[in-house]
Amino acid sequence: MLTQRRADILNLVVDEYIGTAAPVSSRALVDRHNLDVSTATVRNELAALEQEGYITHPYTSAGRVPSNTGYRFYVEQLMAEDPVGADERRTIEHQFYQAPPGLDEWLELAASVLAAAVGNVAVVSRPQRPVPHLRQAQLVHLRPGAALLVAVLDDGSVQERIVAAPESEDQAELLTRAARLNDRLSLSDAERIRTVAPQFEDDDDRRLALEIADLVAEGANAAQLFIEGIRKALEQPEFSTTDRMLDAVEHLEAYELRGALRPPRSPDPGARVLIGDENERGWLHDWTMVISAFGEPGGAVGSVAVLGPTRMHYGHTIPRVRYFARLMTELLHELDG
Amino acid sequence: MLTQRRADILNLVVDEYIGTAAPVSSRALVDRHNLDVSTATVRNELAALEQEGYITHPYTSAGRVPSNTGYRFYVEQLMAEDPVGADERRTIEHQFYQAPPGLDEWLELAASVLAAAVGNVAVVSRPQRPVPHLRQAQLVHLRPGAALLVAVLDDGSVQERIVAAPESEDQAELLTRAARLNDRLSLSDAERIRTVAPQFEDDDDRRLALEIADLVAEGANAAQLFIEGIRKALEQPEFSTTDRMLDAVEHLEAYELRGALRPPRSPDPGARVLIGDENERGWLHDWTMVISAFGEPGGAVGSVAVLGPTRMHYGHTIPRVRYFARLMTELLHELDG
DNA sequence: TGTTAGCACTCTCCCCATGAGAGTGCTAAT
DNA sequence: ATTAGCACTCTCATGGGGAGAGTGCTAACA
Repeated sequence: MLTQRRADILNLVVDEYIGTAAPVSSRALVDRHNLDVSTATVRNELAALEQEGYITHPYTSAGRVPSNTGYRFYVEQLMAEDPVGADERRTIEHQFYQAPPGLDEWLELAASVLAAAVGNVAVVSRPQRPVPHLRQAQLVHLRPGAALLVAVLDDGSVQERIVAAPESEDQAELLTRAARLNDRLSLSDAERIRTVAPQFEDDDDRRLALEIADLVAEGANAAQLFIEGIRKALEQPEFSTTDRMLDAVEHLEAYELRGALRPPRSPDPGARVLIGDENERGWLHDWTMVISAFGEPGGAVGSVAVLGPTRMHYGHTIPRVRYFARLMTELLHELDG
Repeated sequence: MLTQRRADILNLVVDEYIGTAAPVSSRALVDRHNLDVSTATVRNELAALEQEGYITHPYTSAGRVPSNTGYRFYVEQLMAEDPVGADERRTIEHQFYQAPPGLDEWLELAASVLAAAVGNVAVVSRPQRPVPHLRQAQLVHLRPGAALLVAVLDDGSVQERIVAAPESEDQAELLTRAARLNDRLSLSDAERIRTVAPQFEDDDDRRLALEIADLVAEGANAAQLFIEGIRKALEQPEFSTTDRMLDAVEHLEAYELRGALRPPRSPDPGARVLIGDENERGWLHDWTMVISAFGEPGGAVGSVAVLGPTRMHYGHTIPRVRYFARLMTELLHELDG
């Protein structure tokens, strides 16, 4: 366990490093926070903290830099949170009530406002149910023999696909067919649809039911992501060389992020913080991810996350991620009436 | 007008510069293309070409670099095209028949294969009609008083929105209502819908018709874009400093590119080449855009484009953009039966 | 025993001089 | 018109200092 003074000093080191991105010296600590001990004493404490693994040295005579262990301790024990003030809240919420209402619009706005608030990459995922069910299917006549199959799922997402349809049927007949399918399949998940489909008498109904099952299953995989703030994040000194920047650009794409976000089962009152290699993905080892979930427990659930270098304004970021998750839950509620 | 020899030399300068990204010296030209004149003669010709504005000098004693005028002349008169060979064609087309069929899948695949083929950013837009018409609308019951309105347009795109619905109506009643709306509105464009809506007797029908008109109008604006190859493009020496890279990253987003692509009226057998400031957008002044359109004349039309530094393998890129546009036209045809 | 002053030592980083090399432009000869 | 020759220019890589920042250690001190 750390002595009080050591903890205090660690706190200052992390704060200072987060602010300046430069290794922190004993002098800087004493001067800028008018400690009533000498730099030599601070140096002794720093050596001890290094011994215990909370900070490191880039080289012999540079200042100290927090290690991942240091950040972890900081986040759990030391950090002073910078809560979202009433004014800030008002400004943000105002933007949502100004914006055209609609889930996608709000999700995108959330990503963009959050990114601006924390100066890092913000990612918001469209809420999904772990196992989506069909709400309604529709067949739109395209030409003889082909139709557009549109499936609306119970998390509000819409999936579509062009399918073969009986040559002879016109739109009216397709409507009847769709009605018949809806009667039997509505509110089922993909698995159930696949089970009941073989029992249908009509060949085409059977085939279409399986297509519908595919669409429902697809709905479970590809959560739409809204990603904002890449530019701002890349301006940070961590990405000052082109190869680091290239690496970042390569990974900050929906395809990669979807894997890193992995949908939580239920909304989360807090925010998880994954520092450096606490994250499984290799490319995130220099990153920190702050992530929280929103939505109805047992209903559709989405994620709000911030990605940035491990040197991140934790005290600022964490409350904001939490706040946005809560805000999105409320907005979702509002959409659901 | 350029003498033959000058044109030849300009051709070599551009080829060389495209290949090496380094200013081209008289020596390099003579040695690597065994010209039967001396470097001094070449230097005289280079001076003349510079005089006429086709090439420049970064500084007194560096080699020559093509100007935008030089590139333009090269593209129009000099460039040797590197046609898409039968093998390459086969390999590419194979990938499309391997992939799960579907417009979006194919568009994405096209962007990604094209990007790989030219080593630059490829952008493919989802085809749209200049003025989309409603094919069919659907109302999906969400809860008393609210429904999801889904509109399928005649370019195959699907737009959705949550709307207010009469409190008392269940799904069956909404179906009747949707059928009634479809009877009257199907195959109309947004403007026509807005004209006929006020004549409806039923209040809710009137309101919903206007919502449908909105959806149809939205369909005309936001063409979905598939963007690939950013990472590869950024590896080029043009982006070797972080600020250039940042600028590029900032602009290579769907929002910005949509503006730059501006949908063409009809498909285009060739490919337009916009070099540097031939493009209106300021941020594209160091870029070249090769763009072609695909789809049915009078039908839905999309774009295939490649974006890269003005120093681009024109002879390689242009035929490939043309080829992909043609290929997408064919695939679209296939989807349409 | 904890704290502090003092100092040697280490490592980085910036600056600058330097020289090689690449390439041009010009002149005079062919 | 072409070419050889050469002076001149500009870049770029290299390496040597030197300043500066900061530590670690030792010895003195409260």
